[in-house]
Order: sequence, then structure tokens, then C-alpha cells
Amino acid sequence: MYRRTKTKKEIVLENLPLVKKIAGSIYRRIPEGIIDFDELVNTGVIGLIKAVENYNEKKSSFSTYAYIKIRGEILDYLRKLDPLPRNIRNKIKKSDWNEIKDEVSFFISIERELFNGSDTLKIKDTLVSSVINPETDLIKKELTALLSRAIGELSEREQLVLQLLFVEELDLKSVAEILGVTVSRVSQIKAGALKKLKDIFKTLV
DNA sequence: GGGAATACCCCTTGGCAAAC
DNA sequence: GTTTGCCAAGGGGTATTCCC
Repeated sequence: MYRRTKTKKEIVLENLPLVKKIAGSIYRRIPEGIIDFDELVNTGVIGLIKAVENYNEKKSSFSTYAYIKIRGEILDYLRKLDPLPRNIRNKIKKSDWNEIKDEVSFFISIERELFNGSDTLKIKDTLVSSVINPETDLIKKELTALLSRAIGELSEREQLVLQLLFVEELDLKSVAEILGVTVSRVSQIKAGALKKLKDIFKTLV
């Protein structure tokens, strides 16, 4: 057990860089002046403490578990700060193009990796275009649905690696630290996941 | 100032070993 | 046999230093 050899305080101090990394990646995506970076770090530390208390080593590595808990705590905190009722926020969400862009950015990034060609740019441009029309909207929805299905075929570990690399925009080194493996291993998982995704995607299209 | 050389970082890939 | 993971080597991009 992780806690048997180290005190809670030692584990928290040891994982503080991880908290700062996660807080930083979220902080970069929040409009300037909305929240203080230190507040996010403090919230992340609360998540880290909860992770230490509830960690079950049989289920996953501590760093992976802590990552999920820390990020969840910060996101919960941000939701609580939202002054708008959830139903109003949902209505806004439905018509907020930035939100849509955020959701599909993951797929765009992966697609870029998968196809690595000029055609990708055209699709990307279609997806992120500021002009919404029925045709581009339909293409976007179909592509998102297909990729979503393909990603669902991957293992949890592969999905996590892709999420950390493309959604959180972490580098391989950071992902390696979170997963507790080497950078080269993360690169291999990423390459394998993308290859698998490409194969799955081909069968779906 | 700017071009060349060097150092450094990030990442990928191949080979290998251990575990399942 | 397959999967997982590490190590070492090398490619590519960027930053820094040096010299003209």
C-alpha cells in the first residue's frame, strides 16, 4: 500500500508538481481574470489529499488515480463558481460555438495525427470555421460520431494517454510521470492507439 | 546584425527482456 | 505468442554561443 511507507504529508509534497501541472493546464483554458492560479492549486491539493485517503492500489497506479481526483476536484470547484443555474448554462452550451469547438478539438487533433496530410486541414478548417451552415454542421456531427465510436474501442489506458496528450495538451514527459512509465513507453502507447484508431476508423467509414 | 556551430530538449523507433 | 515496459540511438526543432 502506498500509504504504508510514506506519511500523507510526504505524499502530498511529492505530488505537488503534479497538482500544479494539472492546475496549469486547466488555468490556461480559462479566460483571464476569472480565477487565481493559486486557488486552483489549493483545490487540486484537496483532491490530492482525497486521492491519498481513498486510493486502492489494486485498481490503478497512484499517479493515475491522483490525476483523476485532482482534476475532478478542480472542475467541481469551477462548476460551483458558475453563477448561472445549470439549466440556463445548458441552454447557453447548446448554442455556444466555442464549446462545440472545444468538444471536437480532441477529435481534430487526433485526426491530424491519423491522416497527417493536407486533406486534414480542409476537414479541420470545416470543423473550426466560424461560419455554421447545415452542411458543415452535418459533416462535423458525423465525423465526431465516427471518431467517438472508434475511440470507444480503445483500452482505458490508451484513451487516457490520448486525452492527456490531445485534450490536456501535456507533453510526453508529463504523461509519463502521471502514468508512472517512461516517455518512450508513452510514445509507444500513443503510436499503438493511433494505429488502432486509424484501423477502426477505416472500418467505420 | 547574421550565419555557422554547438548544445539541448522532445519525441520516435528498434531491440530486447520479463510477465502474462 | 502477445503484451508491456525499458534502454539506447537517432531525428528534428529550437536556443545559445561564437565568430566574421
